[in-house]
Amino acid sequence: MDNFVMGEQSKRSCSTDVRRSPRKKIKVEKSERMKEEDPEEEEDAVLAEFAHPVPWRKIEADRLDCDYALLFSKQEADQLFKQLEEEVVYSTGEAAKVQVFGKVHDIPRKQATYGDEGLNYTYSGVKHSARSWTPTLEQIRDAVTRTTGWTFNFVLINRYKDGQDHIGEHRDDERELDPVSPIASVSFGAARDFIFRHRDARGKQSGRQIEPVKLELAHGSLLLMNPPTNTFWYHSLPVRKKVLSPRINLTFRRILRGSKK
DNA sequence: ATTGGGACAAAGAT
DNA sequence: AATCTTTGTCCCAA
Repeated sequence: MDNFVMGEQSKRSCSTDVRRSPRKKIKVEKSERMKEEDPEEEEDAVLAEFAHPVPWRKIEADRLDCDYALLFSKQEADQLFKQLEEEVVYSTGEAAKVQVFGKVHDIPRKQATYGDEGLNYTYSGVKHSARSWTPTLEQIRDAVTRTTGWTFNFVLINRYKDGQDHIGEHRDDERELDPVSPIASVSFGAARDFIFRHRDARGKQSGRQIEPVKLELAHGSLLLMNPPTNTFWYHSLPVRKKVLSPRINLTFRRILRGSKK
């Protein structure tokens, strides 16, 4: 368990300060933001749902700012997981492979992209066109918006069939991501370890020593990664051989329209 | 810069 | 206690 952020906190990860976060703050940021940028959203309806508070856990380190909560009950999460397993259409062919140093690999997971009409998202050199939202995805997206106040126009779905499936260290630093918006990561199925590492703490004894921040992402959980976390911290989902069942992760994002480069 | 995998070391399990 | 398994770190491949 070590310095994992869950249940009782270990004192060894002194860089990981965990405590309750006041949700008022999020609410305020939200209402201001929506007035200027999302005029068509019914903000009243959104704010009304704030009457349903969720106990947040604040996860902080140097330039890392996340909020973690259980968004769905076991029963809700079970149902949503099942629906996702039935509905989500994953990429195949080119989009399911990655080329590194001239070699082509199958990515060790399955991926899908959904979002508003006409949205594209390019990462790892591959352009993905968003499929239209499904009712289940809209339901989850709206639940995230109700509890966070943030709206999203895109979701990247990763399915890890078991503990062998994983994703290497990376940042979500694509240029078309709205820099002021958090990324909301919702998890269903098998709980998996999730590890942040500061960009200056990678490689051999480079720079200062900064402890990694490790958490476990539970069934039905939501992890909000707030700016500037993604600028300074890489994250990964490492192999866990003991995990025998699948996990589906949805990362809701805000993609900038049109204006690029 | 970027990703996955191999060699090896360290830690964990039985 | 010893050995096997799993996890962590470093390094390499166009």
